[in-house]
Amino acid sequence: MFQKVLIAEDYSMINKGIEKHLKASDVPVVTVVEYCDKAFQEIQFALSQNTPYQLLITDLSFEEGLLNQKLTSGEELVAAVKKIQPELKIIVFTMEQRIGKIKQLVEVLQVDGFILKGRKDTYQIKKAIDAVYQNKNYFSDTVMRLLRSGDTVEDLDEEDHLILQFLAEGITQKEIPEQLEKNNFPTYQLRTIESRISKLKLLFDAKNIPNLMIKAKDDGWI
Amino acid sequence: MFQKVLIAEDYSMINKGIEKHLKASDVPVVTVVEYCDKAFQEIQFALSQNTPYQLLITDLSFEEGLLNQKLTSGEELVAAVKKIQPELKIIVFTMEQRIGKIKQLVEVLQVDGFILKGRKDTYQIKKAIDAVYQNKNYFSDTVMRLLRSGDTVEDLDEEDHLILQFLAEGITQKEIPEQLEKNNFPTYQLRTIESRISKLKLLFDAKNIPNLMIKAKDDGWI
DNA sequence: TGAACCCTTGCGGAAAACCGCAAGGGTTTG
DNA sequence: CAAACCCTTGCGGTTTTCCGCAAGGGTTCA
Repeated sequence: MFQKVLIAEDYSMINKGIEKHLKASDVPVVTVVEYCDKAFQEIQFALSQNTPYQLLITDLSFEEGLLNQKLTSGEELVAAVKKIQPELKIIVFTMEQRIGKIKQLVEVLQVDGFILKGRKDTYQIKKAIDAVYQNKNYFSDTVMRLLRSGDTVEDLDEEDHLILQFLAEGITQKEIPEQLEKNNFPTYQLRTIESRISKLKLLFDAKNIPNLMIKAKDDGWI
Repeated sequence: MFQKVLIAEDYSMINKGIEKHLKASDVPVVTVVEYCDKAFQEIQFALSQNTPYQLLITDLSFEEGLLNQKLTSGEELVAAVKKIQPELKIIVFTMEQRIGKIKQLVEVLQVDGFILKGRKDTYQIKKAIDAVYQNKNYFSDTVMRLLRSGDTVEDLDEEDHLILQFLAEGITQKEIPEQLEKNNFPTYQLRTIESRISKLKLLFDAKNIPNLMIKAKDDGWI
């Protein structure tokens, strides 16, 4: 079994549960951190001491706590960790039901396991740890279903993503070109923004912008 | 200390955590259920056997599992339970950050404790149980803040609520009068809908409808 | 009862969103 | 290389949203 595991999870009721579970599975070193930055530092430090972690179990969303956090979400943590220790096994354990994020994590960041918090999560986390220890992947049924069904909303580039967020903040289409420029993007004209929003509506199957906001938010883009 | 406690919580990692906590506090009877209906039945049964529960710790939102559930949310469970056993102590333990629901539960349904899942929840649940056992209330800081700050979004009547939902579905302002009529509401004119939406924007401090959608959804109205 | 208040509604005009058409430029692919 | 394709953009016009002003009706309260 794994010898050294790191848990990044800010809900103490949950991280206590996982911790207990791992200890019961005879994992000698289980560390719990409640912030992404701490998780990264911990992994980095262990690596520098030649006592690297073998498994990271992380949530996706963390509540804001300390100021000046560099990493604020599990996605960022995973991306950062992959750079310094690519072979580290990673299991995501979250309540996100957001198709976009799940797809990105599984396909781009190549996490080894992905389970959703729920009725059977204690059982599933056990299965996931066992599978990952044997160099296999483990994705819970719900995750598999979301991955398969989520073939629609795919190719949002950063501009699209920002446009959604600007709209969510109450910025009008007309103001979006300047806002994009402020964020170091090329200068787009209003008509282009209109076209992009049109496409976003098609992509999300939304009737108008208010409807688009709801659907994009449901899928975790906002 | 309490002798008999019921936990209604469908996330097994969390309910295991609370259960363990209560056992450690020498509560002899701790029952865990994962569905609202089961919680209600359990309370009803215990009452009929003259061995009533003394404390209910419940989540607000439950994932759908079994079909034909009568009660599907913690709010409904609390309301139903209050009717058959008004003196039962109730602590809500949830991740809802929705002002509307918190206010309703605290002020209308008069729950005894309310804490949000988070970094300090194991500590807070202990405090809450102790306080409630001494016939006091316990509301976590965040809840208190939400209660105080939530003095704005108050008087949404059913029309307002429906208008928000119609907009979220992509129905235009112009179509709303007929939609309201279909739902057995009085016939409003377009100008009235406009006025109401204007007020909603003021209430939620939203710049326009897309922005309103996001804020209303964040607060649980959509 | 009358002043104050709020909700509804109409009118009219400004602003924003929406969208078809088509041209120009860049990339892909056979 | 040329056809096919996609993205960007302008133009022009329609639809929808937004909002100030003001009138009418209902309720509350001193």
